Amino acid sequence: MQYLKNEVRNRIIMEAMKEFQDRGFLHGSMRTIANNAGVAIGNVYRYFKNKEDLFNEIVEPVYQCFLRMEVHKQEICSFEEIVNSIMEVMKEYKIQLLIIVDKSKGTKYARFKEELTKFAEKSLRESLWPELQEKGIEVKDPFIFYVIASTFIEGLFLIFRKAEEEVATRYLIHQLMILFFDNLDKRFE
Amino acid sequence: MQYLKNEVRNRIIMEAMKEFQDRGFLHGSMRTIANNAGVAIGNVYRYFKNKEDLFNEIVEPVYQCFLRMEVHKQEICSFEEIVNSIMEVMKEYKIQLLIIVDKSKGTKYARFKEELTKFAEKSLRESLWPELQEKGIEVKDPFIFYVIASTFIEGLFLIFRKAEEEVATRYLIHQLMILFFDNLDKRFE
Amino acid sequence: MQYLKNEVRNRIIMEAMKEFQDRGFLHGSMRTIANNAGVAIGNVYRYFKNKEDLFNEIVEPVYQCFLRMEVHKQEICSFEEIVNSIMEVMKEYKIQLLIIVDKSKGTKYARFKEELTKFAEKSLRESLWPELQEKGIEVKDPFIFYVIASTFIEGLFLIFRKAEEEVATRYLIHQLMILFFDNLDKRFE
Amino acid sequence: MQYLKNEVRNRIIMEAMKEFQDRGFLHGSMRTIANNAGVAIGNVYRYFKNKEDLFNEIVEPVYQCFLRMEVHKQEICSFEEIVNSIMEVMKEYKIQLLIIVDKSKGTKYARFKEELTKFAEKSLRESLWPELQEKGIEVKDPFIFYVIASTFIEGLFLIFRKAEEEVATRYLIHQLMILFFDNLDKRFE
DNA sequence: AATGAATGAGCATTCATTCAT
DNA sequence: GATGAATGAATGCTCATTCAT
Repeated sequence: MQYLKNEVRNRIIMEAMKEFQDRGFLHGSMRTIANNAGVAIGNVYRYFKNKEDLFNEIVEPVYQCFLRMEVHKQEICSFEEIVNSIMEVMKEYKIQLLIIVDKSKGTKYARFKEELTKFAEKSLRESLWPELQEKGIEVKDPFIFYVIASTFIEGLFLIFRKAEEEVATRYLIHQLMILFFDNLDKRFE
Repeated sequence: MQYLKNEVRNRIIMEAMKEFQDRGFLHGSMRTIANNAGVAIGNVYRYFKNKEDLFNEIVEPVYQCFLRMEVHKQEICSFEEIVNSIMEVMKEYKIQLLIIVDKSKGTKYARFKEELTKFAEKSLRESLWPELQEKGIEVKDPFIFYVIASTFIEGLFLIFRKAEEEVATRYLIHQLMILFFDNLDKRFE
Repeated sequence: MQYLKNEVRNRIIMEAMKEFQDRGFLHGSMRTIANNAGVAIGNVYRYFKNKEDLFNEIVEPVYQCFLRMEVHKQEICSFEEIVNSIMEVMKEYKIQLLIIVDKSKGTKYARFKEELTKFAEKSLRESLWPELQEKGIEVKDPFIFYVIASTFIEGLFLIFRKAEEEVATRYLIHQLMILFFDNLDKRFE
Repeated sequence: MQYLKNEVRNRIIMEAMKEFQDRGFLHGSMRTIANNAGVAIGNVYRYFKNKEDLFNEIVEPVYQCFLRMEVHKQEICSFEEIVNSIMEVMKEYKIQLLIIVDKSKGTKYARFKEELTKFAEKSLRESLWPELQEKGIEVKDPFIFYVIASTFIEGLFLIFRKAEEEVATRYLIHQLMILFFDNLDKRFE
C-alpha cells in the first residue's frame, strides 16, 4: 500500500457501483468503470481479481448480513424483525442492496431477491396460517402468501430506491406495513 | 408472395418471443431466433430492420393498448378499470406483456412498468384522496400511492407469470384486490 | 456451404499452419492468422470454434494415425515398423506432424513427442535386451535406451524438417537407421 | 553500496534462472521473478533494462564460451574437444546451458542449438570426410553429418537434463559416444 | 536505491449487422 | 426473396514496462 491506493480503490468501487447500477453485472463494462474512475484498465485488475470479484466486493457485505439473519432464524423469525434487519442493512449499504437485488444476474447472487422473498414468505405464512385456521378461514391457493411477501418486499425496495431522507423513509415503511399487515387476517375472510 | 412472407414473418416473431422471454432483449440472440425459425439470419433483416425493430414489433401492440388507455383516461380512470384493461391485454398478449414488463431492458420500453405504475398511481390517488380528505385523514407522503400502485401491479404480474389455469388466476387476482383495496381508506386512519 | 467456403477454410488452415509453425500454439495469434488469410477475425470463428479447435483440426489426423499404431502394437511392434508408420504419416501430413511434435505446448498434444519416444523406446528395448543378455552384456543404466530412441526420433524429424525431395529423404533415413542400429548390440560390448 | 547491489542482482538472476527454466523466456514472468527475489518489480528494471536483457545476462556467459570455441576452431576442431568443451561449460553453467538450449525461444539465442550443431557438424565432417574418401566411400547427402551432430548433441543434453549424479552422467555420455562414434566410418560402408 | 501503482497494447472470443451471391 | 459468409467493434483479462514518490 503506497500513495493513493485507497483513494483509487474507492474511485473504482464508486464507478463500478454506478456502472452496475446502470447496466447490471452482465453488461457493465470494466473499461467504462476504469475510464470513469480515471484509471487504466490494467490497474483495475490490481485491485480486483476480475469483474466478478469487483462485483462481489461491492455486494458481499450485504449478503453476509442476510446469511447472519438466516442463521438467527429462531430468534428473529417474526416478519417485523426481518423488515428491521433489511432496514438496518439499508442504512449502511443502500446502493449495494439495490445492486444485489436488481442487478446481480449472471453472478452467484442472482437469486438473492427470490431467496429473501421465500424467507419472508415462510415467516409470514407461519404467523398467519394458525390465525386463519383458528377462524376457520380456508386459503384456496397458498401462492397468495408468496405474492404478499414478494410485493411487500418490492414495496420496501421501491421506497429505498426513492428514499433520500430517513424520516420520510421511516414514515413510508411504517405506512406500508400498516397497509399490508394491519388486520391482514380479516381481509382473508 | 405475400402469404409466404407472412408465414415467415410469423415464424420469426414467434421464435423471437421465445428467445426474448428466455434471455431478454439484450441477451437474446438474432442468430438463435433465425435458426429456430428455420430462416437465414440475413433474411430476418428483410423483415425487421434490426433487433430493436423486431422487439418493437412484438411489443408495440401491448404498448399501444396502454397508450389508448392513457388517452381515454377520463372514461376509464377508475383503478378497477385499469386492472380490467391489463387483464384484457393479458388475455390476448400474455407473453408480449410479460416481455415488455420484464425483458425490455436496453430498449425504449425499458420504463414501461414504471409508466404503467405512474398511470395506475394517478388513478388510485384520484379515487382515494377525496375519500381520505372527507374523513380528515392526512397523508404525509403521497409517494405511498405510488408504492401501492407499484406493488399491486407487481403482484398482478407475479400471478400472471405463475398462472397456468384461468380459474386459479382469477381467484388469486380477486384475493389480491381484496388484500390491497378492501377498506384501504381505513388503513390510512 | 455457399460460395468460397472451402477456399476460405483452406486459407485459414494454411495460414494457421504457418503461424503455429512459426510461433507455436500458445503464441500463435488468431488475429495474425485471420489477417494473413485475408479474413475478418470474426469469420475465423465461423469455421473453427476456437483456437484449440483450429489447432486440433490441423493436428488430429496425425494423432489418430498414432493412436491406430498403438492399438496395433502386437503386429507392428518392431522398431522398423514404427519408423515406417511415421514415414507413412509424414508423406501425407508433413507440416502437421512437425507442428504436433514441436509446437503443441499448451494443448492436449503437448506430450506427443514424449509418448512417441516412450513407445519407440519400449520397442527398442524389447528387441535389444534379449540379444544383449544372450551375449552376457550388462547395461548399467537403461536410460540409454531412452536416449537412443529419443535421439533417433529427433534425427528422423530433423530429416523431415529439412527434406524437400523424397529420394533424398529416403536415403537419409536409411543411412540414419544404419548409423543407429547396425550392429548396435556390438557397440554395447 | 556496491555490495548490496550485487546481492540483489544475484537474487534476481537466481530467481530468473528458476523462472526461465520452468516456463521459458516467453512465458517467464518478470513479476514472478521480482516477487520470488523479494524485490519490487520496478527495481528489477534498475538492474536489467528489460526481460531480454535479464535473460541475456544469464545466458551470455555460456554463449561467450561458444563464441570463444568458434574463434579457436583451428586448435580445438576435433569433435571430442567440442564435447569436452560442452561438458566443461556444463560443469560451471548447467542451468544456463539448458536454458539457452531449451528455453530461449523469442530471444536472439533462439538458434543457439542450431549454431552449436552446425559447428559440431563442421568438425565432425572435417574429421570424417577424409577417412571416408580414403576408403572410397561416397556420402550421397552430406546433410547426414548434420543429423549425426544434431542427434548426438540432443543426446548429450538429454543426459544433462536427466543427470543428477556425475558418475552416472559420465557413464551415459561415454556410452553415447561409443554408440555414436565407434567405428562410425564403417557404418558408412 | 527502491517501491509498486499505473499504463496500454495485446490476447481470444462474441454477435448484431451487411452484402455479394 | 433468400442465403449465410463476412465484418469489426466490443468484451474481459494479462503483463512487460514506466514513473511518481
